[in-house]
Order: sequence, then C-alpha cells, then structure tokens
Amino acid sequence: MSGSRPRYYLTTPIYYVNDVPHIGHAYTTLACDALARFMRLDGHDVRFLTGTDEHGQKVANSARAAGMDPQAFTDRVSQNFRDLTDAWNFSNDDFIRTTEARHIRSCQAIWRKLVAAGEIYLGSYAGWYAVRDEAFYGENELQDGPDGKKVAPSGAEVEWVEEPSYFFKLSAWQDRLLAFYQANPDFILPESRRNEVISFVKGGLRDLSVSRTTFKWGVPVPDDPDHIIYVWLDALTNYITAVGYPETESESFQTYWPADLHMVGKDILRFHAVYWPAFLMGAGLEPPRRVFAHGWWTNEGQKISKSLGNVIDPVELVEKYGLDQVRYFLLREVPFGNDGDFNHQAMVNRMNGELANDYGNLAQRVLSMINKNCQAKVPEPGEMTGDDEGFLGSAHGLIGQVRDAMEVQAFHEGLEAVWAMIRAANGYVDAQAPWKLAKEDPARMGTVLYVLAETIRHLAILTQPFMPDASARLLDQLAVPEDARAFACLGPDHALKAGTELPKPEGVFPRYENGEKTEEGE
RNA sequence: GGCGGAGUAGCUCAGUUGGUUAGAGCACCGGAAUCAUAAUCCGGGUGUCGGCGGUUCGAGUCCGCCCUCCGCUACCA
Repeated sequence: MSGSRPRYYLTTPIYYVNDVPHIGHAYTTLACDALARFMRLDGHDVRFLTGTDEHGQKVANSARAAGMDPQAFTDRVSQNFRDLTDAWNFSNDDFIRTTEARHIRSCQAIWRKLVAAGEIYLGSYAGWYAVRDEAFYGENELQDGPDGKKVAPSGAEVEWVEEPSYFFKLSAWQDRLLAFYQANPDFILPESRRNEVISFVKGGLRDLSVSRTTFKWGVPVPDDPDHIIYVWLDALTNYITAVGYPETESESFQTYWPADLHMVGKDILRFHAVYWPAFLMGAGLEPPRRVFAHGWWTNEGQKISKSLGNVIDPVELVEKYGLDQVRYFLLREVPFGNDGDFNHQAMVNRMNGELANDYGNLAQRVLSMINKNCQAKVPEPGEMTGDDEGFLGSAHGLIGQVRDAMEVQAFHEGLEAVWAMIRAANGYVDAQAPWKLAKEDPARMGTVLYVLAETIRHLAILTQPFMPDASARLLDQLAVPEDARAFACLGPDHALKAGTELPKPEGVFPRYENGEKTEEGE
C-alpha cells in the first residue's frame, strides 16, 4: 500500500510496564497520534508505533511479588497500556512488546551485528551495589554510614562488586556523533535540548555497559547465556524490530526506516539522541531523522509524584472533561516542548471559551441559520464580494500554516492558526449579519451562509487530527462524505454543493459548568 | 563549578537579518447586536521590553558587567 506516497514513521517510547499509565504516557502518545492523523490526512503512508518495555529486574521483582511468572505478569500489566490507546482514541498501527519473539530475534541480530563490527567487547562492570535494592549506585549518591561503610540513598548498605559485562564502544563515537548533529541541525528538537546533547557529547563519552548477569529477565546474549542484553540496547531496538529488522531488505524496512520521528519525554532524550544513533551507525543502519523531547505537566502548579499522591489518571481525566476537550487542552495550552501546568481553571477556560464559545458556537449559529432559513440545505452562493473571496481565501490557505507548524511539532501554533480563523469567522458573521439579510436580502444571506459553511468545512477537516470525534460530527452535519475529509479535499475543488440536504445541527462541544459537562452535545 | 536557555501588559506568551505610536489570547471596563451552546462583535493599556553601561542617526532586537529563575552535567524505565 505504500505506493509513491511519502511515508512517515513515528514512534512513542515503549512504556515500562512497572508503571501504571499516567498523564505523561498519554501526552506523549497523544502528540504522536495528532501528528500521525495529520500526516495520514495529508497523504502520507503513516506508520505509528507504540508499545511496552517489559524486561528488567524491577519487572522480575514485581512479578515475583505478585506470585506470577514474569511473562504472565507482563501479559497482564501491558494490557493497561493497550487499554489506554482505546480510551484516548489513539490510532497506532502497531503495539510492540519487548517480550515478543520478533523483538528477541531482532535484539539478538543487532547484537551480533555490533559484535561483528567490533563495537562490543567483554569487560567487567564495577560499582557500588546494594544487595537489598538489587541496584548499582553512583559514588556521588552514597553517604557514609556507621562503621565507615557506604550507604545508598535508600539506606541499604552497598559493597564494591565487579561483574563481567559486555560494553559498547561509545567512547569512539564522539566525533561521529558531533558531525552527525552538525549535518542534521533538526535532528534534536527543541533547539535548547540540542544544545544540551551536544554539550554532553563534547564532554566526552564513556563506554556503555550493555549486558547484565545479575538477573535473567531479558533477551539472552547470543552465544553467552550467562548474560542478558541490558536495558537501552534492548529497549531502543524496538523501533527497528517493528519495521522488520533484521530483514533490512524487506519492503517494510525499506519503506519505513529510518524513522521520521521518535517522540520522547525530556528525561530520556540522551538515550535517543546519543546512544541510539551510535548503536545504529555501529550496526550499519541509518539513524532516525528526528528526536523531539517534550516537557512535563504539573498538577495545579505542583510537581506530580506518587508520594504526593497527585498523579493524574488519564482515564479519569477523559471521563471528567471529555476526550476531545482533553486532547485539545494538552496540545493547545503549552508551546510544545515546554513544561505545562494542568489545572482545572485553565482546562475549563479552554473548554468553554475556545471550544464551546468560539468553535462550537460558530458552527451552531451558522448551521442553525441554514437549517431555519435555507430549508436545511446548503444554500446557493451568489456573486461574491471581495470580502467573501478574501475570507474564503484565508480558509483555503490555512492548511499551509498548520502544515508548517506540524512539521516541527508546533501543535500549539497549528491550533492558534486555526483559532485565528475561527475568531475571524465569528467576526464575519457579525459584520454580515445574515439574520438581518434573511428579511432584507435572502440571496445575499445565502451567499454569506455558504461562505461560512464552506469555512466550517475547512475548519472541521483541519481539526480532525486533534479532535477526531467532534470534527467528524461537524463534518457529518455538513454532509461531507467520509471519503472527502482528507486535506486533498481542502480548497474550492471539493466545495460544498448547493442544495445538499443537511441534518439538524447539534452542539458538539458542551460547556463545563457547576462541576459537570452540560447535557447538551454529550 | 562548567555549558546552555530565559527574564516583554495582572496572567500565559509572540516579537524575522536593529528602524514609523512594542503585539496576541485570557482577565478587566465600556458599548453594539440578538442568528447561536447566556454564546458573538466593536472599542479601551501611562507596559522603566530584569538592572547598569556601551556601540549606533536609531536597540526589546548587537556588546560588556550585574541580578533572578530554569535546564543539562552518563549507565532507573
């Protein structure tokens, strides 16, 4: 199905199953979902991947604590993340799990490739290890305990241990990575993050331990079953597994790799922007085209943490405000890349002011007038004035502005461009006063309402990536066929046909009042 | 400490390569309208553009110093 359409492959991180899905997971995937939908509507052959990271000692411990086999345990907890994709209407094309056979095979294949290329060697990993925590700690994290023994932040005693470990020769990649960043200035966004990464790499790189012998829940190292492949090499490889690695000649791999975008939270940027390109280049593969590091949300101005008990449940959020409303808020409230604050008042302001009042009411007032004054049919446009034409021209040109924003993941700017048009449309309604024209000049009224209906068609088509349900309902109310909702149908060639019967309009963006969404439009 | 970013109207932010009276949204005040989800539209800001000094005919926009805040400074996803 790829044909000659441009392809677009984008990924979320794979989420660690030891966590319960929270707003941060939903946010990352939401950003990808909006982008994936946008690209599909814009004619791209899109591949949108998300999934779960299911290996590691913490998972093994949790499974044991639950009295379960690790595989059965991960089968259960990874379901939480698949449920989230349904609850939030995510349109991912695939959901990968690191415990799947395809991934284990892929991991071992890239491992062999790196070994053959001389990028991996056997050494030993030494550090302060806390038996109680089953974890290593850095020297700077330790404190002196009684008896002069070192103590971990958790209070556990640590001891100096050495274990055999395979290492990836990251230290040899500094210059090549810097050259890569130089040659690809948009590889890391936002730009401030790019500076951080470059600064980090300039500071020198150490070889990276990529295997463990202290636990077993992972992908076995080929030809050395005492070791399992450690976290990042396992986890990051999912991005190529999902498009067919190690079958690099397959149609899938040829079509979709390198990925156009890895969307990540700012906390895991380094792994994606430093380790991952090095792994890939070391294995003779192309690095991805972009890594975008987005920010975090606070809750009513407070840092979110389990200990504070203010974690935001993405499913509850949607039940409270509505899915499209939450999707809109998260992508509109904050310049994408920055941190943001989720607070009730801001949510309601966006929901009522921008969705219900600006957008919803625009559609409702126009469609109602058509319903009452035009026999519920798309009116016949007469001669257009310069104002009409200029106004419609703005609607036709909107896609260009939104596209420019989306190409650099500036969701807030794309939405701002759409809202500038919505505000202008409300101004046009008032300036033309079609309710007056109904009595004085019905033909002119028809033209005005036609121009507005056509504008709303453009708006609804453009808001589909952000608010799929509400946008679809608006397009239904304009009787736009399902197959005429792509961006190719923007512009005059697919304009509404006069005489088309329209259903009775219904509100699509309820207001939030008195602690409840209004009944209407629910 | 080192490197980097930021400090613009009450709030959140835009402000191309320096150039007419520094902008938007929200909030607030006043007016209009009444088609519409009590929604909409129009009008209204004397803002030390963090501070001081400098370059320039001219700086929010360049340079220096200072103040404040933030991010990064490796093997936990």
